[in-house]
Amino acid sequence: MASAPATRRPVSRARAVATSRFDRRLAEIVSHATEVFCEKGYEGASMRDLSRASGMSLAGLYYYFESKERLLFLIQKHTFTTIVQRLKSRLEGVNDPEQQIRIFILNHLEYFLANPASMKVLSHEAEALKNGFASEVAAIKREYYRICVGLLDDLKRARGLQFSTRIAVLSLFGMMNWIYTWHNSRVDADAEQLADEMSDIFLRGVMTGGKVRR
Amino acid sequence: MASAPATRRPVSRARAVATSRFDRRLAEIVSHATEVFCEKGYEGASMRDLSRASGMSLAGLYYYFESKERLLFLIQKHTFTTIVQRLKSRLEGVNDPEQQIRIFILNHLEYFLANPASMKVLSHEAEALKNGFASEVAAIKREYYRICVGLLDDLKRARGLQFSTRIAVLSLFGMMNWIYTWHNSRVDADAEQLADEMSDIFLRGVMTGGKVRR
Amino acid sequence: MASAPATRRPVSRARAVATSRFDRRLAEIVSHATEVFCEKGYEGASMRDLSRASGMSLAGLYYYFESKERLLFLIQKHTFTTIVQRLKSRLEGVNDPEQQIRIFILNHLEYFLANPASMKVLSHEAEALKNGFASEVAAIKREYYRICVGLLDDLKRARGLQFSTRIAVLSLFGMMNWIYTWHNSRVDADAEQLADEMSDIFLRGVMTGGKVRR
Amino acid sequence: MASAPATRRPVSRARAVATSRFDRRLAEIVSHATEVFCEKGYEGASMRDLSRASGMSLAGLYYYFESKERLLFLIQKHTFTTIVQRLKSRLEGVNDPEQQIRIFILNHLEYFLANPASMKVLSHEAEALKNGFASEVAAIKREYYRICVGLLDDLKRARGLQFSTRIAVLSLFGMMNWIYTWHNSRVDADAEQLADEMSDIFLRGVMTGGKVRR
DNA sequence: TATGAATGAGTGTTCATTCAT
DNA sequence: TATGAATGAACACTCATTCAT
Repeated sequence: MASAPATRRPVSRARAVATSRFDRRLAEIVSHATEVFCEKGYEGASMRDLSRASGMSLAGLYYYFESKERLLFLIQKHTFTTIVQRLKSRLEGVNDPEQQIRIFILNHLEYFLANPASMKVLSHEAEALKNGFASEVAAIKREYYRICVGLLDDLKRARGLQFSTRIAVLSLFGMMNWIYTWHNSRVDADAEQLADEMSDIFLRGVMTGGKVRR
Repeated sequence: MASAPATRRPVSRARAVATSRFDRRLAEIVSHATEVFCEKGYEGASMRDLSRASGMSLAGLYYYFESKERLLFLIQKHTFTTIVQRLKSRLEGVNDPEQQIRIFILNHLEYFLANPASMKVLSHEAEALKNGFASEVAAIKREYYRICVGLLDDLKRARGLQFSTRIAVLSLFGMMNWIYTWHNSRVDADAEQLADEMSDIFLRGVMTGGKVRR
Repeated sequence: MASAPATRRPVSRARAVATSRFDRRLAEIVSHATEVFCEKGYEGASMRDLSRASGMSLAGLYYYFESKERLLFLIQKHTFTTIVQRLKSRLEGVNDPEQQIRIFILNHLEYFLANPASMKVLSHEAEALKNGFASEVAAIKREYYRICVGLLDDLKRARGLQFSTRIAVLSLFGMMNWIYTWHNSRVDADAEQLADEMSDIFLRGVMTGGKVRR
Repeated sequence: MASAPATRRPVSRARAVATSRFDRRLAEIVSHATEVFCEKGYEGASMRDLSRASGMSLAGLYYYFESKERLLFLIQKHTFTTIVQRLKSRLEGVNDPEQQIRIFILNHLEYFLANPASMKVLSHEAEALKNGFASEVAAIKREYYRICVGLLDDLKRARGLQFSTRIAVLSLFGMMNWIYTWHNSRVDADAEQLADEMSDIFLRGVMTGGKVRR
């Protein structure tokens, strides 16, 4: 897979977790940009909007990233990477497939509701990236998708179920990702409850009937 | 609700069903525009793209609609209206709530797979319209949503079920509308089978467990 | 040879010499641009300078040509083509090599002094064009160069002379093209006299001594 | 004549010929800049290009010179001064005008071929400097020109020739300076031979015929 | 001695739209 | 019914330069 163009600065030579001033400033900008992209869309947001939102001059922004597209890339990559990381650590030590899928859904929705702007930008601007940027994000996405497929296949095997994994997984992603179009924090339930309800619908839907004939 | 700005040629001098030359030409343009908006997104598509795609001069397009935004509006309104119309006629004479919901899903997916570009533009560009245009489309959307809510409430009542209608409906819409991000006609099943599988997942998910305690 | 991108409009279907309104307007712009490029250099001239000089809005210019580079290309191509055309017609019917070279020099200098801005842009911005544009101009330049080489080789043969044609030709071009750096119409002689003096220096220089040993 | 703005560090605390660390570092930068200006042109080269080429930070460059324009000035002044110095020392003790002119040409071409980038920047960017910078370089150029005029006038007097000194001198400069547009070290002769050939053409051209009538 | 961080002004180009014809 | 010609505003991005450190 083609890797994205390197950032203009070498990797921070500091120990472990330490973040440089540069990295912190970049993170601030990325955060503002996420809000702007969320509100106006990637195409609809102008660099001037980002400049205004972050309180930095138009030209100043380019010290931190070399193109608007790379900024979107940074948002998407960071978001996806974080979700996958958290999922992996949460999945550790859990063996029951049903429980694992519940964790998958909870992890997704918790992150979603805690970072709605990031998740909208991830979901809604999936096609905006091109070439190297696109493929790098696509690789993480594929990994995430594969994990979900794995969990469902485990469930099928363990319970002797019969259904199309592909359609089940993509339906689940649809249920979850569509949230950005309707979730209203003043009206709707929190992540935990939402995850419960969606897990119930999905798991019952998938586990009821459709047994393999022996 | 604020109504959208009137078209420049509201006087339809033709009787009843007959479509004028104007209407037919406009329909062609709308059709080309749908493809372009689907491929490049509403913001990403330029009037020059539309001119090229439809083979009409840039200025010529403005004889048929007075702004790019109105063009998007026409696409969305027509798409939504058609889906609702077909749904209503299909629902006539059917009384079983489960059957009705299966019809709802089939109707949605059939239209989706038969008009993928229209449906992507409807799903993906939901926020692009503003003010009058937005509210007119929102009204149809709300009607469509209400129908689905009604069907689910009927189901709940008929079967003594207990779940959040709002979340169930929005999950269902998520499953269905997300299709535009993944459906591949060379790989995936046709509308009927897809509708069956999604209906199974959704209805089993919603109908299993969760009975009202009496 | 790669041909330059086509202009945005089809070739005028009018008879022979007739120029369309579009072509005339484009010619005006090209003329203004030549002056601006001459004064500020290609890189140093901005599209805004061209807009000001031609009295047309910045965006309006782009209706006539699709890039600043293409504008330079148009100038260079037209200038070179015209010189070569005139040269060919003047050379017809002349057989004496010395006379032919005198005509070559006169033709060059007459055009030069009559169109000093064009010629400076041709001479000074020879490296500014890239890829297809560059190669198309280079082709005409090569033809022009070849003609001169041919005349000098004829002279050598006819008079039994011995010298490096390449260096002679390029020295001659140097003498002639350098004019843009110094010619002052209020001080310096006109094209005819200048051509005489340069022809004398060059031809005597090349024809004196250096006979082939027989 | 207005003198160019003083450098930021006019105090040379070193004795006589010794070059300070500052001067050596500056010379390196000037050398890299010459290559960059040669390749991209003065307007076309950015400070970032210079930073990259010299391996010094953008801001660091400004410690050595206060503007891009002054850098070009330094290049041109140094180049011109060196040529004139060498010429003067070579001309010492030579009395024959023809021989002197041959030395003039040889000196010019030797420096040209040994420092092609410098000479291209000198020849091609003659108009890029403004005001004080421009006039200081112009002064050296005028001196150089006057020397050549002097030599030719001597020749005319000594041999009783009749021709326009101005045109002869400027033609000679043209022949010589144009070299940067065509010289290819893998194909073309070295400086000595080139100087011989150009000297032959020029001197024969100027010395043949055109005697003063007595 | 040198740089990281920042900026205002400017770059070439494209935008949706208009209007006389 | 349709277009050629034109525009003001905006676009993403780069420029030479500065200044605290």
